[in-house]
Amino acid sequence: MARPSTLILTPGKIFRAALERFDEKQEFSIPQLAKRLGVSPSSLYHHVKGGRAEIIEGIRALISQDAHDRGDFPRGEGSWQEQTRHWAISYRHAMGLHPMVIPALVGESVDDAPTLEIYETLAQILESAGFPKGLLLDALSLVDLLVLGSAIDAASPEPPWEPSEQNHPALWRALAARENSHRQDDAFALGLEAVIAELERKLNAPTPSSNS
Amino acid sequence: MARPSTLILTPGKIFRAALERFDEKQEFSIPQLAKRLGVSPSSLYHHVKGGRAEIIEGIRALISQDAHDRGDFPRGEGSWQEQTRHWAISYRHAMGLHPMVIPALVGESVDDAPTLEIYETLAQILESAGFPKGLLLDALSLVDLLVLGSAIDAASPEPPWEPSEQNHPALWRALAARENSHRQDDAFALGLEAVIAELERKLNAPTPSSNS
DNA sequence: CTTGAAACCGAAAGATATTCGATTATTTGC
DNA sequence: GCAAATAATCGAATATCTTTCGGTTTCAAG
Repeated sequence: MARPSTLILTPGKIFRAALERFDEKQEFSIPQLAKRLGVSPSSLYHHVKGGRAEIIEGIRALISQDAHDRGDFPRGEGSWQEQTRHWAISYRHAMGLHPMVIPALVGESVDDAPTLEIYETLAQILESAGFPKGLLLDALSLVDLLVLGSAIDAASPEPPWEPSEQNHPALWRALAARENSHRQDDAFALGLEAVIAELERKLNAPTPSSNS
Repeated sequence: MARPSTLILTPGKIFRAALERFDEKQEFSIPQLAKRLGVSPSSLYHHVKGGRAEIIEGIRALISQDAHDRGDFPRGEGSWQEQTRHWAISYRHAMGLHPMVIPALVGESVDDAPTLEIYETLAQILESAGFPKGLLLDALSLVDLLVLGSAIDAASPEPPWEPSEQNHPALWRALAARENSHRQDDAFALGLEAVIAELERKLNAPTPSSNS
């Protein structure tokens, strides 16, 4: 086959299929993606010149775009605390829809527009709240870190630790007391309240001097 | 060559070399590990039957073991707040010594003894502090999540976002105000205080009822 | 109608993880 | 001290994967 009459591929279709494959098979390779699209592996490189890396990047953008389309991240009307809480919950939810993708995203810097838009929203929330220059990026990083950490927690097997009763009794008891429950969600919720309360404290502190 | 007179490989040497290769080249493959060890790739499978996955697991154990050998995680004498703080700082430090390994560890459950020992220590600290059954695992998960999130943050390129000044002005300002500084460390420190303060609050709350 | 660009394919190069049988060195048991 | 089992290495082979390149056909523009 050569150039077909009705074209098959677009970058969007490739990213979407890659995301679906990740969700279903929890892994991702070019040949298997090509098979799903009914296409030869080499064809993908005509639409996605950056190869595998660009596809991963595209998946991240797609997840962020889907969150926007779903109506998440509306620059709301409440207090900065409520907005920040809503932001964190929305972002974590968006990641949680595709848990197996998260390990592939780790360690790559963000420069796709939809995801940057999400962080821009948080930056605006915190800026409007009056966070001083020296604190703003720390606060943003902290909220981000919380979401990423809990998203990775959610992408891990449950439970993430496999202690033996004899060698690690305290850890074993902690797990036994809480089986089949919402450990991941509750830890995130706890962390979110912790972070917001601490930011509140810093914002209202008499000396919000930047550290370092 | 067949069986040599002086043996070359042990699991320990393999794990150590794998960790060193990760630190230096920021990536890891069996053939390149074999080359570093002066050995054929297939030889590794006689000592590490689980292949690549077991090597990764071994690296995690090695990082935890090194932390122990360094004298971190001494079940200290201070308040649970001080001990928890110390624990988190030690664990993050241990991970921070090998940032490029972290993405490879993500999403795998922990069942090597040295790492479980580290979590056992935290479980004991929180148990001694009097955290009720329903809260203990949440608290432990939260501290873990904070460390993991900030370790991944530290393993990411700096800065982790690449906004443009026109399209993402607030994010851009936040980054510009804080260039060449200790963003990662400060965000972690902030988060650690946030978490400890929140745990303190929960522990002293009149109704520490377990949720769900 | 000619020319050129675009979209697909197949083949091939170079890497990867893993398995297996063959070879040789040590160790164990008698 | 010798035979048999075990152990550690290798090379070859399989089945992947990512990526590049040249060839072929379709469409569009002049």
